[in-house]
Amino acid sequence: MAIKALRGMRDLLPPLSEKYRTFLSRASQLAENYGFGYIETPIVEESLLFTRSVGESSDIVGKEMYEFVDKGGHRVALRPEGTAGVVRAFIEQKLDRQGGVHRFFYHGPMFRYERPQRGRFREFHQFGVESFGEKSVYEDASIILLAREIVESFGIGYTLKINSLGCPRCMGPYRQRLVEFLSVQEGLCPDCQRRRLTNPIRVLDCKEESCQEIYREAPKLLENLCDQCAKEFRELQEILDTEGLRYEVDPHLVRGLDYYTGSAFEFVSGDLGAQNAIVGGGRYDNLVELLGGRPTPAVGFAIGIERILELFELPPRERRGYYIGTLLPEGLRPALHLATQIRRREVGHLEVKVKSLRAHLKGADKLNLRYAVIIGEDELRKGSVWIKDLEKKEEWRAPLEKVVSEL
RNA sequence: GUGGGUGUAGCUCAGGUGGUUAGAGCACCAGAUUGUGGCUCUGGGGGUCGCCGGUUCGAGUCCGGUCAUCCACCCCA
Repeated sequence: MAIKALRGMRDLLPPLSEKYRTFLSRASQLAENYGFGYIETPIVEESLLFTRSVGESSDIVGKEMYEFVDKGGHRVALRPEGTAGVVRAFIEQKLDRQGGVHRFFYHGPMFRYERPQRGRFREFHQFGVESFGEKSVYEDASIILLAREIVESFGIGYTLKINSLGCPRCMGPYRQRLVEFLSVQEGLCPDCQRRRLTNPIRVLDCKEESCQEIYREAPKLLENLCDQCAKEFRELQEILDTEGLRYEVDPHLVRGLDYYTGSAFEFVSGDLGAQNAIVGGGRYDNLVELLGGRPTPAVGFAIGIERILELFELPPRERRGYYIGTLLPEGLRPALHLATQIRRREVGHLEVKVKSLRAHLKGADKLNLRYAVIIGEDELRKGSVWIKDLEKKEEWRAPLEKVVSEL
């Protein structure tokens, strides 16, 4: 039995790899326009980093981490998400003490040991941004606008959902009230009975009709925000309004990771099946402190690259480059020499099999190359080549040395 | 972790009720009067029928197991 890639892990090769790189370069460019600098952090980190930041209770840490003990006896894990590592680096580089605003973008593989399905893999890739040190809700808005810019630049349709998760001042008491409410309810579905203990906020998201019936009476987070949080959430909406960004306030939008506070948002697509989130993000003002840094407000998002790649097509590639071939064995040396020179500046496909002109043209056409440069008997004798523009259907002859100089 | 669907050529798939050398389309390679591409035509290469076991004179086809994959739940990017 041949060795295959592990379950939920895929190879990336053309033509998909081309799409992948196109996405990355455009997203990176936009992030740079917004003042973000590229950061790379290790794929493997101490397990503790993720259990602390993502949260013990989350599925990601509870059962989805690729975790092992390395040869030095350290408990390490493949990163299940990108934020924790960036925050760790931010603190380790003492940027929290330096003050000011620091903005980073990153991309790379993430790992979660889950059952694969459409849009969900064990190794997947994210493009993310993180902004540190800016408390203003205008930063939240800027980040949402950056995500919008990226998504729209590929012509992708989406729905933006936003919510506020409040701050410790309002979330703590709210959670308390919700737990009290839940503790006296009868007839919750098994899932909700479990969530009631592990992650009470999540019950509001339950798809069971009977549960939703019950939750109609439950205390609402948005009605329990403190004045500050309520004001900021209102302001965020006003900013999005002025920027012409349509959104839905979704009180059930609860980001899955424990570290979120304040505004939360998600871009979802209707064309992806069950895993429909393409961008997820929000504010996490407590995380830096939680991981041992100076208290620093922060906000960011992550884009699921595999998911977003499903939602757009690249325009067809235009014809370009040179095909170099020969009709007789003696032509191979000059053909190789010519190809080598062309390749310094342009795409040059050298066909090393001697074949008929017809076959060469077929090959050049199939490879979507613009010019066929052929060395036949006459050309070999005269030190020239025969060139055909496959697009304009024009053909001519040129001295060997002039081909390159006229590129 | 739970449920359902699917595993036959590189890809998409045909192969009633078991029965000779397992097929098609696409892709690939070669050719269609001598040095002219996309269309068309002809030919060619390529298959442990996922794997293991069972039933049977005989299994791609029936049964069991196993693995893989897809979709959904859960959760999330």
